[in-house]
Amino acid sequence: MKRPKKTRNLAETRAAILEAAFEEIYANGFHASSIDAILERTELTKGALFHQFASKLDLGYAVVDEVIVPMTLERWVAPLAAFDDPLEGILQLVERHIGESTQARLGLGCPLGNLIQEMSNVDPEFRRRLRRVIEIWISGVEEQIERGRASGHVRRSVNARAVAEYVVVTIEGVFAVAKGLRDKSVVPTFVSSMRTYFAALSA
Amino acid sequence: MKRPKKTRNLAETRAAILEAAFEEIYANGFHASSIDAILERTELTKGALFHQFASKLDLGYAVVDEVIVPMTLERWVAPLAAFDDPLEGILQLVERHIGESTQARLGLGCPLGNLIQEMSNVDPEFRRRLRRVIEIWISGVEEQIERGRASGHVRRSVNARAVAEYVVVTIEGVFAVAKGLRDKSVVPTFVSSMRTYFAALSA
DNA sequence: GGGCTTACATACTGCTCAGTATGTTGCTCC
DNA sequence: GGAGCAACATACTGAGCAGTATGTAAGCCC
Repeated sequence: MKRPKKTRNLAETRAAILEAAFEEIYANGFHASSIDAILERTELTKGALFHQFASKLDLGYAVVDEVIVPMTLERWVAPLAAFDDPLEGILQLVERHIGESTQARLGLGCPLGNLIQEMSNVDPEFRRRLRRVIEIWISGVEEQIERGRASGHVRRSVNARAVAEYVVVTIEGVFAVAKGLRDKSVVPTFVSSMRTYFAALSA
Repeated sequence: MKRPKKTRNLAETRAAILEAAFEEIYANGFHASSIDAILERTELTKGALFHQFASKLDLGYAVVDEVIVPMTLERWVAPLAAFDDPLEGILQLVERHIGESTQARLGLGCPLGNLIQEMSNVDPEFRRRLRRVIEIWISGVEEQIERGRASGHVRRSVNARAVAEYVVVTIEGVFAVAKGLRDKSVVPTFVSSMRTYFAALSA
């Protein structure tokens, strides 16, 4: 019999549940993640979870908004600001976040991509929020490429939005295929092909 | 009370179940596809299904081997033989199978990609078979690009295997993103970017 | 044409899991 | 310091679903 928490803290509890839910969902998908399994990753029980989240779906929405959005920005957008040439930055991020990832983690795929595949057609609200994440990601990359155009690293003739879309598309693709093949060997050749494409965009 | 079939035919029954299972799984994913829902698409019952397939997983394996493999070859590999320039063929297939697809169908994503996302980490045997499909697809594209090299449409310096991997990766990516955005508008810009990349490979 | 096997149909079981009803304890505020 | 509410804990319920046990009819063989 689990003893009630000595110290109560709504925000901390919420964060703990979100963290556990993200890990569980990332590993197993939304449907296969039972509430009980999520709670086993914490020191909490159903009372705590349903006190904060109206339903399992509601928890899922919160994972998208409060975990996946900031994670996406932190991993794939914010670091680009440090590069003079954003295209070079994108290549390095792919190498860092995919190429240097462990086989095990790579086998889990992309947290965003996984949820899109699983939930996009199941629940319209889920789709809305996932769509929003992609938009945020694409827009973030677009801004950086626009900056590269301004600074002269990227050709004036390129359409920043189109390139940003292509970048996100291909990153999701390499996540998906690497997950299916369970083999990182596609990553270096992928980076090399991406470099070929970027060369055609560089000033 | 459903009457037993007047005429029995093991092969036809198997084909009917596989067809129904594919459609259901394509639309809802493997886990969300209940046996009952699959059977509702047919005139059959559980007796017929479990007579042919030992388990739901076994049915899933058969869908991969007997539906998805031939479909992938028929849609993405075989038509390339009709093009003098395989790279041009690939672009046209993307336009045909994705660009000209209905919003509804596009929202369903790629049958192969969907299963990879959902099942790759759940069941090793599923992963083995899905991995095999990707390999078949990549090899098929590789062969065609190799042909393009021989016929002088593709630069001698290109690595056919690497390009084939990149092509499959990006096609899976555009399926995934289009599914998430539920918007075909990414397809034309994607094709355009792909054309830019291919231009760097053409002799 | 009768018997036997196989291709099905049907009713049932047991489990998993989201959600709920209800209980209990820490915290705050006066 | 105790009343009241919020933050949890726990036991239970009902639905959905894979799989099974068993029944029944069609088709082949002799």
